[in-house]
Amino acid sequence: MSTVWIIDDHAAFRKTLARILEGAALSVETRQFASCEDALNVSEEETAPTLLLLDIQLRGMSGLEGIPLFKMRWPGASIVVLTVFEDDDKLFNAICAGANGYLLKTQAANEISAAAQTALSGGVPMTPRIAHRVLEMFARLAPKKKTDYGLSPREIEVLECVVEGLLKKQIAERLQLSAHTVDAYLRRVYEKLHVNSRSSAISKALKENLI
Amino acid sequence: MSTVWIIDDHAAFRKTLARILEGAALSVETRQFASCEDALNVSEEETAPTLLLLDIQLRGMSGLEGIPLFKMRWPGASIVVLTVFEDDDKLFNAICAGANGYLLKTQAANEISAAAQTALSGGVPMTPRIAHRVLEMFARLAPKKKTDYGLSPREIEVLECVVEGLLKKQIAERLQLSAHTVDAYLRRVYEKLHVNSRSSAISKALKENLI
DNA sequence: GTTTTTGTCCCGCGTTTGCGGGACTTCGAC
DNA sequence: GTCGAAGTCCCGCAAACGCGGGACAAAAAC
Repeated sequence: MSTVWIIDDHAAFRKTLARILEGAALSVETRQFASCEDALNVSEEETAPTLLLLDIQLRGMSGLEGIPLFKMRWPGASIVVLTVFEDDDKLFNAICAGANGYLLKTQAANEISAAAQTALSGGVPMTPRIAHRVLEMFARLAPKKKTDYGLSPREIEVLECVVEGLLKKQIAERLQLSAHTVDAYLRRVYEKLHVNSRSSAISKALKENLI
Repeated sequence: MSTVWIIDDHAAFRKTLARILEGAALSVETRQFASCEDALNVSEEETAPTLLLLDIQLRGMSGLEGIPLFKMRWPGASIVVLTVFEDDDKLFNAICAGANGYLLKTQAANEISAAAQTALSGGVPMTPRIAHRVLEMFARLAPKKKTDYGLSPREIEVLECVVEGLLKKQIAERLQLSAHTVDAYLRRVYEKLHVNSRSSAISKALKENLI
């Protein structure tokens, strides 16, 4: 027996969805809420939800803000986000917050119902477009293709120290060198990175994660 | 008409999969290769693949290494990775390299065939488990819960300039301020970030992406 | 209606930096 | 067997920096 909670401020939408869900599956019980606050206010004795269908455009607490709270209160529940807007930022935040699926409200109610079934059986409902977006974001997020500036090992060591915010003296101490030597390395690092200040070097090093 | 290339060093597996694919769909043509090198060696005149089913455990160039090359040569092709191992690292790298799907060879051949259809119709075939993994990784990778150091908007502007590697004078010029003012802001930024040098401030700003 | 925060500006001191030089070894490459 | 790159060390100077002070107005918070 699964308990599906529908959290959406549009009453008609909730009702339609609930009817279809209960009609489609044998053992699904639905509950409807107009806001995150309402859903979070149920008493401790109530049966925990198996799946939350959560709109993100809500009065009061947004669905996005609600996700962590739901996760905390019912760790076992799947959370599928419903939205009319297909924008990258919301998608991104929803996933980071721990959503298990992301659907568009523009889909037909029976498609949404089918997606809910998917979620209940352990799947991750997403439209193909959205799945593509996620993969793209992922690929964009993690491309650690570091440009090679031909830094020598020692130069990299010095650069690491610089990134930590150490002074020349401190670097010299840590690497057991004279401050003059550190200075010499630093100059060559700057030359190789095509910068002329510590600040720019640090930015470059961190942005292109050379360290 | 879709052209599906199967790149796998296990001949029997290729054959089975090809038979099932051609049997299942009306307009699918398959080609088989035992290695990335073979597939990349086809002449320019040949019809481009629509979908690549790519094993990652291969002799010579691994599937993972091959992905960017295939992407470059046939940008329109979807690439679905096939593997026996379900390890996070491979999955991660495959997606970062631009794979459009990730399947396990332990699945039945007709399941793989169905997944191929999904890919051909623009979907992103993944087993539920793997989809879950991806979402988890995503959530873990991007926790941009930025600590709030209570920087004022102006202080952030100055910090941004610093991160770009500008000198006090240059910052003053860009923000239409006096160098003294910039100095004052910087000091407060240092104080709020609990650092005492430009370098440390930049590191902190970039690592905790406050900018 | 006073206090706090934010934004703006100024002085001066001592330290650190960036960079112009130069010099000596070691080690692998041509 | 010389040549160059990498690693080590040194001098000195001008510029930039961090920081100690302090000042004043406007806006937001109390």
